[in-house]
Amino acid sequence: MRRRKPNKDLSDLLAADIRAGVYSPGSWLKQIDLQRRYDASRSEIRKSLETLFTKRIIRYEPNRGYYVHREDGAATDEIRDIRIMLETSAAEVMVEKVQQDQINGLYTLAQRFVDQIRSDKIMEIYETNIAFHTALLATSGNASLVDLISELRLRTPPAPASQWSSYARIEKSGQEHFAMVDALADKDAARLKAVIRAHIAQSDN
Amino acid sequence: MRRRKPNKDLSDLLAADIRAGVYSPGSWLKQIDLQRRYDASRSEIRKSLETLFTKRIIRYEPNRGYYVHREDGAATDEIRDIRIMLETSAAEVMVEKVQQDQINGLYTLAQRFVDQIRSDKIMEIYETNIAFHTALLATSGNASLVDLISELRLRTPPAPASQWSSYARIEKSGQEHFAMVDALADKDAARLKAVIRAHIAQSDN
DNA sequence: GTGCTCAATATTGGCACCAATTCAGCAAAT
DNA sequence: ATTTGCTGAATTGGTGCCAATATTGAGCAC
Repeated sequence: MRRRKPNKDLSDLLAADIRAGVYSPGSWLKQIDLQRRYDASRSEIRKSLETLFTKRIIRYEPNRGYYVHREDGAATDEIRDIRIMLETSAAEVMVEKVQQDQINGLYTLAQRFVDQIRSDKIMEIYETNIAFHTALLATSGNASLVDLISELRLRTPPAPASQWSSYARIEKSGQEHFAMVDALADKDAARLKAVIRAHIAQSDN
Repeated sequence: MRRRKPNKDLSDLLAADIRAGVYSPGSWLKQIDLQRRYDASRSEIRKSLETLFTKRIIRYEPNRGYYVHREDGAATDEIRDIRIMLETSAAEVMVEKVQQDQINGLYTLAQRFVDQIRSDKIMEIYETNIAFHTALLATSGNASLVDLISELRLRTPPAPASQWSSYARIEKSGQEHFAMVDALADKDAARLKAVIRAHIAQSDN
């Protein structure tokens, strides 16, 4: 039985486990099992399941329970298109509002990402990637946007870092990160948009 | 005590009541009161409250409960900007994918809206407005996008139809609806974007 | 009157149990 | 062999109760 850190929200933990593939797609999330696994109360479990259902990370059928979403290609594409719309639109705001210290921070994160590629700590690479994209979006000054994209990212198929397509693709991602920061520093919205679109369309990140 | 239709989801009903101003901003949503008012079980209430919290329609403090969100001007502006990003981006897809029968349907809805302006059934006008915008977005072919915007609309301050700014503004909205359909029929993405941006920026809809 | 302590009160959150529902397996009938 | 119907098991969802927590108000010292 895994003990859970008191501060960490249970629904986040559950979402991370789903994303990590602990529960196979289509399998039922039985409340009793979860209760034991996370050492949580029944109400906590019910609450977390309802949260994840509202966030569309899992599905629900009355009197049957919650189960892990079977990947739906069409919906995944739609979410990806939405992210492209949002992040390319945000690019215009970003070039206007970005501050020099934010650009410096982004360079740092982009560099950390490429530095980590050689190590095979996939989870760390994944997290640095997220951190980069979050910091990039934050330069738009729209906190709600940052939150929204984070949620959308979780709706995406549960098979992220664990099976990143290829080493070459990760390298390319690293380069694209730098390309984004460069375009941002040059305040070249069109170029930034183009890079972001291509980057998300690959949909590894 | 209000009885609830079995088919209607309780959280939607609650959200509608919050939006309609049944609960004043900042007031606590006491579980016992809700239980009585909606003739629901305690678990149903807890579930719905958690749903609305996840959707950011209400707030929550542990051991204190859920309460109606006090309007936050900054966040409202951010959501509005996000909607502008999404709906103007979608405009490009819309002009590509729209079908003739959808254009006809949009004209019908736009006409219904202006027809209803004279009647003072504000709730119906509000619903027609929503129906129009939903149908407009649907022409993008992205169902997830339609859902997402619906959710974003609910996050917006709880004071919508009940106090629509002015009669003149509603008339203007009606005209803008037609302008949108015209631009869409002409497949003029730039014009469509401009109208949508102006329309949402007024943020009455 | 002001500030402090402490008890009374109200509300949420957790728990154990029970009812309701669904499902799998199996047997009987066609 | 397929269908139908039944029964038992597993699971969710509802209920009542109680503990934990927060709020309120009264009493009291100063």
